[in-house]
Amino acid sequence: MKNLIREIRMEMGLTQDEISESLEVSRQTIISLEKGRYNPSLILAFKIAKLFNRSIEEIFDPEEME
Amino acid sequence: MKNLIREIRMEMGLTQDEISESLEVSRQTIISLEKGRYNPSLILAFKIAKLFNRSIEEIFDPEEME
DNA sequence: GTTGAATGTCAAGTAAACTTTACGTACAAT
DNA sequence: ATTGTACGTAAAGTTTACTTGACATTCAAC
Repeated sequence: MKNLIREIRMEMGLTQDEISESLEVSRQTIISLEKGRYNPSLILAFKIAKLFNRSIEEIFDPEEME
Repeated sequence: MKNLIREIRMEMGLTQDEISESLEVSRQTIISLEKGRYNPSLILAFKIAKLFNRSIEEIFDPEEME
């Protein structure tokens, strides 16, 4: 699923490793997420939104969903 | 994860079976969701938000997440 | 030129979301 | 009394999120 994780992360000057620790997931998960390779769980999305101080809707783009 | 799915569904006069079809998931998934038995995927959360015409944050409560 | 930090890939494994089927209960309508 | 609708449980299976570990690449710093 498309998202702005990479952009926001770099804006904040953080590395993949750093946010993987903050979010308590593996760095692989961050890489895959940034590449849009999968659909995170809602809890992970909430954690990311909190870390980035943005709403889920601002970060993730469900694209064509129907 | 806690949520208002049941409340909103009943407010809209829909059955579990009806929304499971709209959301393209099984009725079991709706039952488990309403019971807070798990964490949906972000896509499912987006679909629910769209069906209910509310934001994800209005429907789901991440509770204590840290 | 080599060291270290940051990013990436690949592959195998585990955990959990989600499905399917089968069955139980409650209740309203006939 | 039985039929249909709505809700629930349980158990086994499939799919996919997420982990772990090993290794490759780029680039800036020394």
